[in-house]
Amino acid sequence: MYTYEYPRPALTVDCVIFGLDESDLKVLLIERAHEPFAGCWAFPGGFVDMDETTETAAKRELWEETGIKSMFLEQLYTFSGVDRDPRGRVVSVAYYALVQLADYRSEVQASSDAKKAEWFSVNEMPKLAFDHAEVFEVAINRLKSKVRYQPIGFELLPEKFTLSQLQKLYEIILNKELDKRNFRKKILSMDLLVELPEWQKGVSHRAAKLYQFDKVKYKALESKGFSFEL
Amino acid sequence: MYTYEYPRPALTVDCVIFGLDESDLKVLLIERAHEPFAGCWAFPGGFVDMDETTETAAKRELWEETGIKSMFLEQLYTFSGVDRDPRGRVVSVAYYALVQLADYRSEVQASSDAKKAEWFSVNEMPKLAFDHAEVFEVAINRLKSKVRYQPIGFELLPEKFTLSQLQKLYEIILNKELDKRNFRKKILSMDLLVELPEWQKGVSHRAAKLYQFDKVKYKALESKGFSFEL
DNA sequence: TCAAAAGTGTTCCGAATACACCCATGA
DNA sequence: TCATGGGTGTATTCGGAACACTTTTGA
Repeated sequence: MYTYEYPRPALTVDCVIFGLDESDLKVLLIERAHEPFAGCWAFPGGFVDMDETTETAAKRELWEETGIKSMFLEQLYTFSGVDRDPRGRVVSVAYYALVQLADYRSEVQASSDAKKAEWFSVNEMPKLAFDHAEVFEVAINRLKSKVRYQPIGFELLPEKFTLSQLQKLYEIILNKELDKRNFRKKILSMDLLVELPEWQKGVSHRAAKLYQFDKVKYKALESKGFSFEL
Repeated sequence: MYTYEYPRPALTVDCVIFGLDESDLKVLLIERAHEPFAGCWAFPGGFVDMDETTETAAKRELWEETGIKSMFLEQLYTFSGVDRDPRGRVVSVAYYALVQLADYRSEVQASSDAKKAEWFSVNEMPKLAFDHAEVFEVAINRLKSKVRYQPIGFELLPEKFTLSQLQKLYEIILNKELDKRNFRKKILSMDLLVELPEWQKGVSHRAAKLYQFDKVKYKALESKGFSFEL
């Protein structure tokens, strides 16, 4: 037991994990095994230990609950509504993560305890536990705005990708069609993509060239005042 | 005394309060009266009560420590470094606020206990307590980027202002000179400023026309997809 | 009458947009 | 040979940037 002079809220983290499908932006949800909200879907998360930062806690929870190890992870917002958890005062620091769906699609189901993990399209979300509907709103808005002025979209794609995949990514996230020629002109003019001597395989049409995002070059340009914008 | 089955970090809020001078962006600091960091400067802040959100706590602390009542207030980031407070594990939710300096300039000194409050230019910051130097970095960067694509600059000006004041504001925050004619063209073309039938007073040169920001119109345009950008 | 800031238009350049056809591949 | 997506260039439009002089006011 731990005793304090003044009452303290419990501190948790929650993670909104985004992944990209051929045609959909998805998030990973956990079906809650216990009350409160048993049977409801929620974002993976849990309590913050005394010897870890909230970021470390978020990474740990992600690993424990979904088997996902390394990914783009960024603090989203801290939710502190007094009644957000029926068990008592719980303040939650929310994070959002971007992963390459293909890497985790099958693996995710297999992890830890009896809880079920499942990817849901952001357009077909089930009813969420706690204040997670609000968390989701903040997360999806953050992603939509951030993807336009920071090259984080690449985190959702495999390391080697085609320009069409990249364009599709933006079309899905921004929910808006883009012109193929203009898109290519723009993205290539930034000089952040490395053209690989490799081609797409196993498609029944002309194979597309593969590209890679040059993170090092981006960091260099960024520190010189360059700003990514799409 | 309050006891829990598992240990819990203490939860605090800290506030970075920005105000605008004739020629400088300033922040309000409190001189710490007690250890740790006695005599050091720090952002105003304090513990979160069990019946208040972190936002409510931030507003309360602001009121208690500085006499500032209503202002623009937005969550900044949550700092959870394990050793950020030598007294033990303390997680802090930081907020930043924008106020009209003129309203508080004299008043601020007068408030609450023995601690001294003082406005510092963001270019001449003293050594800060805890991890507040890091908090400050995040705050100033947030302000600089947010001021460009959201009309929050107005929160730093009196309700009625001249276009030159507004331009000066952007020049100070963005740290970059702007062209007078282009600035006016741009800002007026957004149709968010109301031209008042009033003029600047007590200046020894041609008096400037006064304008007011039309928040209602902005909200309307924003929901129609308009985005402020400077 | 001087100093100090207010106010005002036009030209130029670069970036964003709109737009349509041929190419390569596997089935 | 057909269906499918890959890959490419130009003309037009719009917004951003550069730029200098006259006006008003109080000291």
